[in-house]
Amino acid sequence: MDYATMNDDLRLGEQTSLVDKAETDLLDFFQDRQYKIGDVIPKEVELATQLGVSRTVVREALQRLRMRGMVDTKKKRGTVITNPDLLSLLEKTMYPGILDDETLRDIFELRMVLEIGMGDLLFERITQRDIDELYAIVANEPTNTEETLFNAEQEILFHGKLYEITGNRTLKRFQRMLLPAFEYVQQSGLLKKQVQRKKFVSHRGLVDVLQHGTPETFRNAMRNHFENHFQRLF
Amino acid sequence: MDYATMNDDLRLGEQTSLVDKAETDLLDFFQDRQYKIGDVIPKEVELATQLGVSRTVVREALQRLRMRGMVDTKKKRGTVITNPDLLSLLEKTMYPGILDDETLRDIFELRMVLEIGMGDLLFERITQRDIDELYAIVANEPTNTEETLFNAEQEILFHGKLYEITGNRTLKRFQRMLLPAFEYVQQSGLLKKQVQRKKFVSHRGLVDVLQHGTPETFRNAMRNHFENHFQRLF
DNA sequence: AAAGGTATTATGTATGATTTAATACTTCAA
DNA sequence: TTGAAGTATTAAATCATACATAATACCTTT
Repeated sequence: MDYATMNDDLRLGEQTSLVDKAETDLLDFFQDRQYKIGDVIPKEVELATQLGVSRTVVREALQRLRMRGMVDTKKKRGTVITNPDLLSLLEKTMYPGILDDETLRDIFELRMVLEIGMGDLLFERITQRDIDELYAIVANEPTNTEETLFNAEQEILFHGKLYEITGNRTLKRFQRMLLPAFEYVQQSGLLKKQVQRKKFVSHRGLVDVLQHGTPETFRNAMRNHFENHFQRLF
Repeated sequence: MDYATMNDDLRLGEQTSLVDKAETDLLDFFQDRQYKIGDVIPKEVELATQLGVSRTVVREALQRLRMRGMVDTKKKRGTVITNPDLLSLLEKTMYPGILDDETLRDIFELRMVLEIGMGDLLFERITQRDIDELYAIVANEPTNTEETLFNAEQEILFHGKLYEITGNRTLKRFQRMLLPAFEYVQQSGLLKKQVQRKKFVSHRGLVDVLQHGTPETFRNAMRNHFENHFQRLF
């Protein structure tokens, strides 16, 4: 590693390309000027001269910010700071087929961690109407819990509603993102075979807990609801 | 100047820049040819002619894939397919300064949800050595829990270790990502003032639970550990 | 003053030239 | 034969310039 030949202005951080540097420079630039959402940033040519690079580099750096939802650009209006959408791009990358097994397994666990841990949010924000809706959803479920062949549609409906009740939109979007991977894991031979179907808390049971229980009892119920998954995991 | 192809992608009035189109075209192209990780893709000029756009557009599209970790390019070797890294780009987007208040609040909640819900993973994978390490960490903490001025370093050390114990690398990386935003929220006037410092489970108390308790008792202990945060939230 | 046309402007796209770094190739000497 | 040094080649990285496009502002005409 010959540090002598490296340019002075990119010593810290081992950044290789000018675009990488321009990207962070732009973000620093925004932070320096305290840009708020909606503010317009200088034109591409100005930024190019400011950063001492060509417009091509600036554009490719902006392209990255653009795709992360950090800026939005219109034809003549220029480029404006926007509220970055954290998860939209994650969704794009979330082709379960190209994720490695470890990550898929991680996601499988992650979902259960989330749903067990969201008890307090649920009880703080749930309304009677929510509970009624949940009862309506589970009303259509087959009552015999034995051998309830995983019904994807029903799963999304019920658990999605839970995420919605938390009032946490980031959380909700996580679900939309994680669920496909979750289903993928279930079908692929990534986990142990189904050990033994023990009795576990049904969707309806969970709603009952939401109606009459506490965050603590909910967490335990949800943990139990996932019992089969946990068994296949450990 | 092929105007025919430009009108080809007029689907449902989306804002379709050529780069957007090129991006998905590239992904389709890779999928068609069944590219596996490590395969090299054609040169930029070839792709340009293939997709019927200029090299500029191809580069800006590749730039997006590159930053999502879906491809990696070296100088002479060309561009190769790589294993996408889900979270690296999220980390970059995580500039607390430009996230809106709702998202920041969401993240604040999200962290607590995660740590409350991770009880089962912890108990499944924790070793005595982990517990010893945790005791070593909390040994340095001031014993009087009263008015423990939030010590960022200590927080990261302790809670980071917990994430590590879960053995879930995706989860661990989430922490690295969420923590800055979490601290940011604590300092900004986004939450209610500190209501009243009630007694709550200390770090040491959590370790005791990990040593002698169960996933269930841990969840409750962690919930209690966050009591002050929850009070400021609701 | 309102309608409509024109000029201006900043991004979007295209093209070619130049630089850079990695790889392949060649040469020559031990 | 080996291997070390130097050269050529390749493809990406960067730069510079020109033109296209669409949105805005400006101006003219009635």
